[in-house]
Amino acid sequence: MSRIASVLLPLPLPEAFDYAEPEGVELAVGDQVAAPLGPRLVRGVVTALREGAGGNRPLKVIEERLDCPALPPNTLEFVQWAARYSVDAPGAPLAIALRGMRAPRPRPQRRIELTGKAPARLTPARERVLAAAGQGAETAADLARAAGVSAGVVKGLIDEGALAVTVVEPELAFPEPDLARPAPPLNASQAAAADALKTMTDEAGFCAALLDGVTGSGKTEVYLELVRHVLAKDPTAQALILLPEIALTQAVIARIGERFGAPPGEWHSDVAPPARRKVWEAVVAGDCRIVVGARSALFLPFANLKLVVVDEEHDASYKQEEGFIYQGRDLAVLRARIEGAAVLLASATPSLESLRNAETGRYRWLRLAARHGTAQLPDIDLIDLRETPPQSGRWLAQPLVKAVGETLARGEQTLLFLNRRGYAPLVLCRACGERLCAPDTDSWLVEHRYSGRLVCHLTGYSMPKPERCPHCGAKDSLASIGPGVERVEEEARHLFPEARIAVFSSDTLFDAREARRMVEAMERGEIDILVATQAAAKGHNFPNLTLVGVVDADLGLRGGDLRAGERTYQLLAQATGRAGRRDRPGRAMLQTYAPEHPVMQALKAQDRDAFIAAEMEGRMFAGLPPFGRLGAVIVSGEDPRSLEAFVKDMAAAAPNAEGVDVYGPADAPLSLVRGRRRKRFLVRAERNVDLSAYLATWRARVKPTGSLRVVIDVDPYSFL
DNA sequence: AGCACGCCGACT
DNA sequence: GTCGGCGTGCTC
Repeated sequence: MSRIASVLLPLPLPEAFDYAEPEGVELAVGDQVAAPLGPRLVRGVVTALREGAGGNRPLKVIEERLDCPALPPNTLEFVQWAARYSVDAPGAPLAIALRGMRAPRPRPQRRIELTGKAPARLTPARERVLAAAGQGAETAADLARAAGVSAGVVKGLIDEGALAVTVVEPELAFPEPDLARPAPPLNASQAAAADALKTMTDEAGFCAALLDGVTGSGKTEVYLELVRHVLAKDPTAQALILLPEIALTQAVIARIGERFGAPPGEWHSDVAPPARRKVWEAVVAGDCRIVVGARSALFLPFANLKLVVVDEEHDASYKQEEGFIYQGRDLAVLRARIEGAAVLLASATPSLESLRNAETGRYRWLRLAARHGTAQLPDIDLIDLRETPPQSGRWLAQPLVKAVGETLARGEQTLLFLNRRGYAPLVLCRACGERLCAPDTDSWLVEHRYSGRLVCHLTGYSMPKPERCPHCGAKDSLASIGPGVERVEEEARHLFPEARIAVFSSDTLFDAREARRMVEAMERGEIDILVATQAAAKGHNFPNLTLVGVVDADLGLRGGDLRAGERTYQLLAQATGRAGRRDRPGRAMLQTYAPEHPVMQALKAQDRDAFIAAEMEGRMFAGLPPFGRLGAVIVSGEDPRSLEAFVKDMAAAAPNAEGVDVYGPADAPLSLVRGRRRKRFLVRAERNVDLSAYLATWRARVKPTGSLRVVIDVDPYSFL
């Protein structure tokens, strides 16, 4: 009697494949195996085992069980649920879960130490090597480089016995966090929240809470205290702290490590493959009890996950938009449910989804009071650009220019905020009216003067700025339309030639180190005016910053995105929150063409609740999230005719279901990208409808042929 | 995702 | 006349 193993492969296949269990091997669910697939061998995970007599077709036999840890059952279950939720192949999330396994284990390193024995002849080169080796063990190559000699000199000293090679096995476990380490005392509001959370996690398995507190109220200390509590209660418990990718700086990770006297496991795009493997293996073995990571850390194979923290839970970067499309915040709740763990969502400006869950009692709602004496909220003025427009070709209106001048005169700092990279978002030919776009794409090319190039922010295409219009050939006819940060910087330099001005944007800063240097320069007061995109909107504390000018407060409100108001509110609340911390009063000025808009009025009145109430009412009226569900179906193809025909078939194949409306097909807002035309359907469903099941049924009814592709985005955030 | 099979342009 | 471009379709 032989057994059949279902093996899930990390490939976009619709289901697990069946294989025969090899002779003399007893497989178990979760085992990693090498399975033959066509002409090659692929890593896969056993999802089920059953007795079977071969069946109708002869099954291929699993090649071998791989010598690496099995995927824990909860992780496997999570992978399968995540695929179901996102209406994608289960192999897609499995590929993410196995990403830590691709690199080899960190290799044993040969380290070099002084033996104390003097070499027979001491040349200058040898002296330098011995001096450098005095710092302690290092690799041979490092030592030679540090001493400025060739590897041969080091080798000679080893041969003579002056240096010795030792092989150091890489440490695979993470040091145990010190849970008794003294922590900064919590204030009354923090302590009350922490106590409520501790009680909640003590009582229930799965439970969810929203920690809602303004910037500076000390959310981090509260959740770190909860981490401590959960880990102390169960000696094998693990905690996962999720952060938006841009917040995952060494400073934040170091702070968490500091709190527990040991560095946490780190999981984000900058972690090199061998280090990833180390984290992966430690997590699955239970040897790493605290992981700090970006959204993909949700797919790590935790042995005993007991707490998930989603910090800055409103942040749009939790939504993965490419490949396996998912909302990290929602999957964090799903993962916690499967693990019987607690999940804590934290934010100063929570998403409407989480606020709704808090209001209805699905999530425990904890609000933190502002700390005394720290954050003093700035006065917020709206500058009506209809009344005081900037001069033509300028972007700073007179009231803002005046305020910047006054701030400079007082020796204080200004942040000019514009969430737009580059110099100008559009280049237009005055002769023929052509708007310059990337080839086969209908999104505008953005002019960057730093690099002297025109760049497509959607596809990454770039070209030098041409002298002639590529369409009509006219010379010197190209006009730069609209402002980006580089152009605002140019204007600021023109207006305040004596001021020290810098630009903070992802194009002008090459890496995290450079960004950090600029933040430090700002902290030390070496910059008078910082022109910044949202890269600078969060996290930093500039004590001498007293004026925040928002160049285009309406930017996020254009474009008909359902979350535009919410996102604008969150971004502007964060940006204006930069001003006037510590003891100095701050001031924020928002340039707007729509001062009467509820977002602007709520910001001016600093009335979050009023804004939320207005936004909630609008969403409820329209049946949009969080009161209804949305799904997007994007169909793309190279040939417009076959795309048209397929989309028509799809429309006809849409299942009829109670409480579901299907809109479309319509041209996607960017209907041409890299030569592919795109059409989209939008599905709106009542909250009680299983939207994923609906979309899965629909997808199964049609099969795209040729170059046609169907992408399903449950709970879309981008409406491009 | 890879890898093979298959049908149309520039080469020894 | 072939070599090879990548477009299309499978893989238990």
